[in-house]
Amino acid sequence: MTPPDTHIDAETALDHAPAGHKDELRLWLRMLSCARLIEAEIRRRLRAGFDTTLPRFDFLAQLERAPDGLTPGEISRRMMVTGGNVTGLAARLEEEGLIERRVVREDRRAVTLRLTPQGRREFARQSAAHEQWVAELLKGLSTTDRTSLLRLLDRTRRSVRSAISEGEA
Amino acid sequence: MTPPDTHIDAETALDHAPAGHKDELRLWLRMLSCARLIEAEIRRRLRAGFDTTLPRFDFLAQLERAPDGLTPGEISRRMMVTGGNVTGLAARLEEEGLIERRVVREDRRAVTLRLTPQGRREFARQSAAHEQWVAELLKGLSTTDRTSLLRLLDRTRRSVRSAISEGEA
DNA sequence: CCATAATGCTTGAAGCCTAAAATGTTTTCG
DNA sequence: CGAAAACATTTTAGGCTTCAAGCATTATGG
Repeated sequence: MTPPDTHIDAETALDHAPAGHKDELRLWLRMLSCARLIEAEIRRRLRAGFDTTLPRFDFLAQLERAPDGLTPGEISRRMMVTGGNVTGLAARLEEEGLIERRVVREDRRAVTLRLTPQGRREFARQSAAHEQWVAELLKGLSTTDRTSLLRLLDRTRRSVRSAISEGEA
Repeated sequence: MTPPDTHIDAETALDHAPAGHKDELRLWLRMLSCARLIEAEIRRRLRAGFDTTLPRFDFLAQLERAPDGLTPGEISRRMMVTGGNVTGLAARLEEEGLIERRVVREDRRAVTLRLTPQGRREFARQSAAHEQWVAELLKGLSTTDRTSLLRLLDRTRRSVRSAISEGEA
């Protein structure tokens, strides 16, 4: 089956709160549907245009920014995914010749992963297209809108982080 | 391995644009990191508190809103996932006794899925907690912030939708 | 009528993701 | 020194997700 094309609005679809803190829920559901919409479109285009996936793309992006390579653990932290996940992704990307692994002299537990020249070329193509796509999808927002949104999302993130760390304490 | 707790900011981590439409990219990366942060926390709590997952929760939420039940195809459209996905989720939820399937008299291809009494009880518990969690995570935002954010996200969604439908045309 | 298309759902293969256990290595400290 | 703790990575088992192919049923049009 292909992804459904008769979209019922995801916010409406997911809405299921009877009463109470309804405003916050509404906000969260809207943010979620918005992010999922963009993310799904980018995944679609990555697949159609480059036969790749978002996790692979993000993985390469990490390595692009680190010319000396990164350890799996470091990538795991930066991508906010588990270590086992990185192992699998790295295996496939290595298989495809986009990254290479190198043993670390001073710590035999660790390895570093880095882009191959082919991986670097490939990522450059993907990255350029990706940037275009995002610009295209968000072109309906004014400069003011973008600035406000950026600031509000920052506040949101801070709110969430502080709520999480309070809970842990 | 447990999820990484030393978070490097996801926006910083994913940022990889050299130049050009950098503003839009920055905005998208921030929205993504924000949504993922919240979503990850909710998944964590659903697992810890109810030993369930977000897809399961969303699935039950759909059925809660439809007392007469829904067909897999309808759920697939509402959840914006593929049909095969629904089949698997439904199988597990039925196995757990939270939903039941019923053949449709007038169309023998179709089935309807509906909550069992147990499923309804269970979802009620989960839903109440979920609403609390979201309120807690977003409590750092003022009423004004929430209103603005809601409006800006709506504009964003419209921008994305129109960009997507233009591309299809 | 009946062949064909469309529809509703399931299956299978492959990738993504997590939690937990296992393996090998380095560090700590008594 | 040597045992125990900490660390880096991989493995394993299981759930989530997609795409593509397949099966059964219903609708359509010559």
